[in-house]
Amino acid sequence: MPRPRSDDKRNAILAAATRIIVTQGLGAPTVLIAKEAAVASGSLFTYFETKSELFNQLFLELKTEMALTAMKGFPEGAELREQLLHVWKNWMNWALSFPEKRRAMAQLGVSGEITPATRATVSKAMAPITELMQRARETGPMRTASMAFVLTLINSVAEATMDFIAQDPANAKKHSKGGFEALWRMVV
Amino acid sequence: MPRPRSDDKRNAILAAATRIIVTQGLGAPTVLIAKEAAVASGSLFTYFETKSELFNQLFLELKTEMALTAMKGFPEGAELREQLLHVWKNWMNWALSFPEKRRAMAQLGVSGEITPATRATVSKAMAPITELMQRARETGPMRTASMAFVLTLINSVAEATMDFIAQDPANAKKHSKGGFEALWRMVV
Amino acid sequence: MPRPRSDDKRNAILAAATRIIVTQGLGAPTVLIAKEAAVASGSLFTYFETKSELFNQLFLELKTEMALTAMKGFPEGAELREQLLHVWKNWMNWALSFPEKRRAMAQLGVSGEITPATRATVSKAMAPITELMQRARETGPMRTASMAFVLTLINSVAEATMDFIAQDPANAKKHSKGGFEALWRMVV
Amino acid sequence: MPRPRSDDKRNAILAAATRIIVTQGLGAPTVLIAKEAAVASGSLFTYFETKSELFNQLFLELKTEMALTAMKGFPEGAELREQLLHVWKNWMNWALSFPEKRRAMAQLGVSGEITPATRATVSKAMAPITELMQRARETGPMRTASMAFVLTLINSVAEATMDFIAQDPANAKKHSKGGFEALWRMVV
DNA sequence: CATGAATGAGTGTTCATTCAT
DNA sequence: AATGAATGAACACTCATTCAT
Repeated sequence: MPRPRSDDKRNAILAAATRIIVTQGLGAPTVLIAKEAAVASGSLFTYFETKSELFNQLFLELKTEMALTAMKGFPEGAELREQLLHVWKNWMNWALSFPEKRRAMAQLGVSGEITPATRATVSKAMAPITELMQRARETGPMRTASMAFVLTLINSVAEATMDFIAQDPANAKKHSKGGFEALWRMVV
Repeated sequence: MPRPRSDDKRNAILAAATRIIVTQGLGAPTVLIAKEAAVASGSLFTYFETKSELFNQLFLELKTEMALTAMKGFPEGAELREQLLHVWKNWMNWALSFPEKRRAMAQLGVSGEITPATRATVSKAMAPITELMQRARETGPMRTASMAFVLTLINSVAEATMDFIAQDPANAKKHSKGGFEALWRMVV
Repeated sequence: MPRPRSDDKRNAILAAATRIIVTQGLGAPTVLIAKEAAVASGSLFTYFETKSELFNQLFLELKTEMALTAMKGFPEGAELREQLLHVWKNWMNWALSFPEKRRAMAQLGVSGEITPATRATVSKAMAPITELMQRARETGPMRTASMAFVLTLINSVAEATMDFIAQDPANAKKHSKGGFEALWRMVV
Repeated sequence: MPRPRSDDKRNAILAAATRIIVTQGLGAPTVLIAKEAAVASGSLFTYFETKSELFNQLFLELKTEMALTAMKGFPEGAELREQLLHVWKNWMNWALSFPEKRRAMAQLGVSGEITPATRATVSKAMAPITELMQRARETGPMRTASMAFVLTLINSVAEATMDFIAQDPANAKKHSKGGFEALWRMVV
């Protein structure tokens, strides 16, 4: 994978794709994405081999950003609940700050466009969070359930909360807290 | 007295659409759906005005079926937990019995093809279940959260559990129970 | 050509076609014509083998009616100018009374749907009028031109006048007279 | 610096459309027109947004060309009759030289595809000719008729003559002269 | 490398005609 | 004969991708 010349242009395309996906869905023509990025339609394909490739990269980028954001300022020595809450707050804050990214990510996640390879890479980026969740459930009521199932459940609660925040940002704080308590009761 | 419009044919198209959506996604050509239903390509459009209309009807049909199934044999006088468990079991059982319906429903739900009108009708079909959930949270820890938020959360746990059952049917019982307990802890 | 059972239904279809052609053009679906005629879509084809056949019959019917109307009350013994004027007035009157027929006829005439056979039959129906025109030009300035050419010219003036009357019926009388005088000067 | 949009290609499409319209009518598939123009089917739509737009542009192009041709070498100082005859000859010559253009133009003119906007633009292109006609009738027998009516009449005679020339080119000269004299008698 | 015109397979939908009832 | 559902070929237009400039 040779890096294409301009990272700026690459990022412009990714950002444009995010916006377009939110307003037009994944079926939006690549020309539209290119136009939104102020780039020639053909140029899109020098940065991403195919439309599908663009979507996979975007998904990876978004998930990675989300994971990094979640772990920012992680309180290493603190108690579990504080750690979990810290991550949760970062997470919800990101969803509140970048609702478009959140929505595009959700759409991409269920689209069937995302390859197993991409999902695997995403998993790696999520590793620190996964590990935290693992510690969280270790002694709780779900200690005998399969970890994959627990992660699915946790993820679904997080996504639901983020979706709700995205569509009712006025009560973001309240929903964030409610979601966290629900998660805590469920797992710990 | 021409050939009357046949419910059989309508159902064949809906069933075919379900199968095709699972294997090919919502972008699948209508000809394919028609062929799978053993019907001429044009006939699809005597039963559904547009592809989008077909998808909306299918979504409605699936959701309604799911809701009806969930309430089957509802123990009117029983305790809340038993009632909730009854619905939950029916629900998960349906997901286990008709994994394709479940998957198609999930895809349609996030597709942007479903109109607000359809969603409103679905809400009505879900009313008895909604009411039960309402009673469940009434005295629990989420009693002050907005009902819409609680429903979103409950729904997400249910969907996550169904998804998990669909992809690991061998442990369906275990996952079903795990999901229910998580839900119970979360809400009641 | 076996006569179909009901002449009423046949006429209803022809009348409906006239109306539909005016509002929707010749590309209008046969179902529409059938509906306008209050007849089942399939029935149209028991009265006319094909859509094209329907158009040919309609054209013939309209032209024949127009020709018959034009000759109604023809003053056998009168002078040429009076005879010509009589025909002309009948003609223009018909166009004024049935603008839809006139418009449909015009559309059909240029459509490429009308077969030479139909045109030949029309010619026969127009024979008395043609003959009159022939007498008219006999001693006039166009006596050496080919009759076909003269007929084309006359026809075009008549059609132009009818079109103009159809779109400005308020001045029908004036236009009719103007057209006739123009014709007279041209031919006689 | 990509391939620039080529006027050649645009013209090839217009010319192809002219030919196809004559042989297949306005219902001819766009693929056929594209093939005739030696262009990919999709390319047609980079030059003309819709089939209808193509037809409108073609009509405009043909009418404009016809009007320009008619005024070529106009004898400014000459007498009215000579001026009129000059225009008439140019006109008929054009019809004789490009019978396909003439036929396509006629079909388009009555098709219902041509928008009022296009007709208005055409009117402008015809202005010099219209003005000439205006001067012609000024003192003649039609001086009290509405100009629009006179124009319609003149036009119909011209079109009829062109049609006749197109289908009997051997006697083009004779028909041209005959048509002109008829016009002259009618108007001047 | 940037540009946007060129390409042509692919799609939803229409509609004349047929045919089961 | 009447009805209108069934059929499938046909068609305008789109769009991911390529490539001449």
